[in-house]
Amino acid sequence: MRITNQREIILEELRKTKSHPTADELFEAVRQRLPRISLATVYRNLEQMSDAGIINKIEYGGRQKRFDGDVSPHSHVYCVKCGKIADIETSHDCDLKKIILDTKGYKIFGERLQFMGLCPDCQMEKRKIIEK
Amino acid sequence: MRITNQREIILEELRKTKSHPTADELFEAVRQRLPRISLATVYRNLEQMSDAGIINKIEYGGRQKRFDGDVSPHSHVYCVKCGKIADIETSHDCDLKKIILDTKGYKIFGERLQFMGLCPDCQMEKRKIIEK
DNA sequence: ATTGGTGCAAATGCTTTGCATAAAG
DNA sequence: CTTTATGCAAAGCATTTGCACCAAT
Repeated sequence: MRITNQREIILEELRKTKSHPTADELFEAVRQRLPRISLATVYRNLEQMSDAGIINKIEYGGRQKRFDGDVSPHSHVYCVKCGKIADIETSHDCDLKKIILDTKGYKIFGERLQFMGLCPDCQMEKRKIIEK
Repeated sequence: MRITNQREIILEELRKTKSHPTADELFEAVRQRLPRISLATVYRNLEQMSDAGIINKIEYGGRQKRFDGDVSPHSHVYCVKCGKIADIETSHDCDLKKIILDTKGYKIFGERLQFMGLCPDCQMEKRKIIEK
């Protein structure tokens, strides 16, 4: 992954904000500094950087994905009406009840625990590929 | 919300499976019983029923949304490769560490806690509407 | 020099919508 | 009867991709 001007500025702008912007919001911010950048470049870079674990892709309710420059372990509160997202500090061994008390003024309807991983079938497939 | 044949069969088919199907997967299943149903009807009904809290909309990594006929409080493991989703029993006061040990054979990379609610701005807006 | 990245425009693909018709209450 | 739902086709919209050109290593 080469260090291009576009990539650096996209990352800078993403790290600068706590608003969990969408690709096009970030595009607008980056465009102030790189007027000739294209939206496709923003998408491509966000995809690559999230695959590389440099940034986080957040997929909640809305149609658009959101991005987060903060990759430290933390969780989010999502507004079901406007789609806004705020941070919540969490860790493996914290108590869910306590978290619910501290939700940045959000009125909470429900919570969901999401685990990301590989299902048994896909683990097997991976093994096959490695063994070849 | 009227009780139509389409709506009933969509709900039946969704409740019949634990596979967390996408709209088009459900469309295929429903089509076996109602050959003239349209995909738009499936989308419209899934949207309405999830708004009404009768079913759950699941929005993880893939491009397609998935649906769950089980609205009891539980969480999911999501396969980052094939998009398959499995259930995990969770409740407000359970220990995250314990859950991680029981993830249906999935190899877990990370977990995320998602809270759904209304942000302070949207709570205020709602109040305004009510007061009018 | 080579490989990966960019900009542009066009294509994709899931989802939503407009509209005339049909069914529910 | 009135209103809501349906089917179909068309539109929407976020995201992705093909391609020629450019820049990083």
